[in-house]
Amino acid sequence: MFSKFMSLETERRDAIMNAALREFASKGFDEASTNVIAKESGVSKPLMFHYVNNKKDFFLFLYDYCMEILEAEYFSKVDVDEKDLFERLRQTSLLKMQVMQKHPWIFDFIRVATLTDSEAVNNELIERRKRVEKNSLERFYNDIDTSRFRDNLNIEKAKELIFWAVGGYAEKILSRVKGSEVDSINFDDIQNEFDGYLDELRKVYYK
Amino acid sequence: MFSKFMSLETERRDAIMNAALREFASKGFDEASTNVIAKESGVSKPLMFHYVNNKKDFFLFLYDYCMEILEAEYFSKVDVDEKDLFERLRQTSLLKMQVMQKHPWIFDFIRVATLTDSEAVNNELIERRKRVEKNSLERFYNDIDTSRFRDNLNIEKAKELIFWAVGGYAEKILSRVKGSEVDSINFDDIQNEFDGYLDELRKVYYK
DNA sequence: TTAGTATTGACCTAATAGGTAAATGAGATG
DNA sequence: CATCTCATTTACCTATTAGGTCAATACTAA
Repeated sequence: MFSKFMSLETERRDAIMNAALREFASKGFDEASTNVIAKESGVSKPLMFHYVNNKKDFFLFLYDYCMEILEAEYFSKVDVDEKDLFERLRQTSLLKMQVMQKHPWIFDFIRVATLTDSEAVNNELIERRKRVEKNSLERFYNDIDTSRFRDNLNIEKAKELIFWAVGGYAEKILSRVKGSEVDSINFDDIQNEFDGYLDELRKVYYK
Repeated sequence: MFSKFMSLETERRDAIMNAALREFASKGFDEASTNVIAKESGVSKPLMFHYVNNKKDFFLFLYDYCMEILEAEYFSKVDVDEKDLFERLRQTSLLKMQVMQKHPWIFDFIRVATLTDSEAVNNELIERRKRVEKNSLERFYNDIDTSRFRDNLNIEKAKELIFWAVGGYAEKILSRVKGSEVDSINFDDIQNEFDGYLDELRKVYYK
């Protein structure tokens, strides 16, 4: 169905897809405008529709595309043999940053698509959502070695608090990064800074 | 300017204001629809405009109204003599919950208004924003007694991590609460649960 | 009955939505 | 050079929504 689109030259295809991911990710399906997508990708609207059929199909295509990338570049790369929580967090965060460097809107898009209640796409998303659940982040943090945690801690609560803390840092980074050019971001610095926070967490949660 | 509106019977005025706060809070100034506001408050659009003059003035009026409430029911009630971080967090969170029970959309509205970049209202918001900064949350957490923190911690990082963790819990509660009726929420349970998390934090961050 | 206010149905213009018909442009092939 | 094909755009379609108002109606108090 999207063969025409896929055989388009990479540069233009990426321009269209990125513009679309961004628009959908920031406004959701209903509020996203195909006019904006076309304009942002530097392509006329009729040409865009020549390739993508219609708004809904395009959205679903993007969903599948993102899931494929996430599977290939994120989920499948998590080292499930690493049992230390903080090492695992370090690893998944690093991985996530790498993916976001190449595909800045993937995570936002998937989140929006997962949470949307737009009637237009909800039915088509139901079955697909199950795949996400199966790959859900939670799943990656079940078989964690908690023996090094301080005694007398409520492990479940501790894990939640750690996730929230790490999530808070991630959001801080995102808001710092957003707006600035991708190239101007020093990911090594961020990783170092993040390691600093992980060290603090280790200090307090581990014996 | 809004004297007509303010002398309206309370019930109807509140209906209009709440509908507006909700619409603005969830969509921002530009995307919010006066049609929706009127419909949600059960009042015809011409009548609404009879009271509120126009969209922009209404928005700014709501901003001032929210800031007054926040000042009266939140900022001014923080006990700045409480120097223990976790007690302070407990207190501000409790306070916040109380305000949100009466005015569910205030915090969201102020946040959206503060972060908006809508040209239509940005100029008028510039001076007002300074007042927020003066009352900024950060300001409430500067004079905190950190002597009980574990040795060898980076205090600033620790404080950040604690805020993020608490913020994460707050978000979890919000998403649980949203959608359900205000009356059906047991705020005592939430407070107890929150205390549980605070205890865990105390255990790990305090000697 | 009337004066005055509360309230609304119907309407205005401008913008935007998703989407397309048909014309144009440009390369490749004969 | 002529033609065929595919990429691309101009101009347009209909439907909806935006913010906002006019003029008529309903209601209340005197």
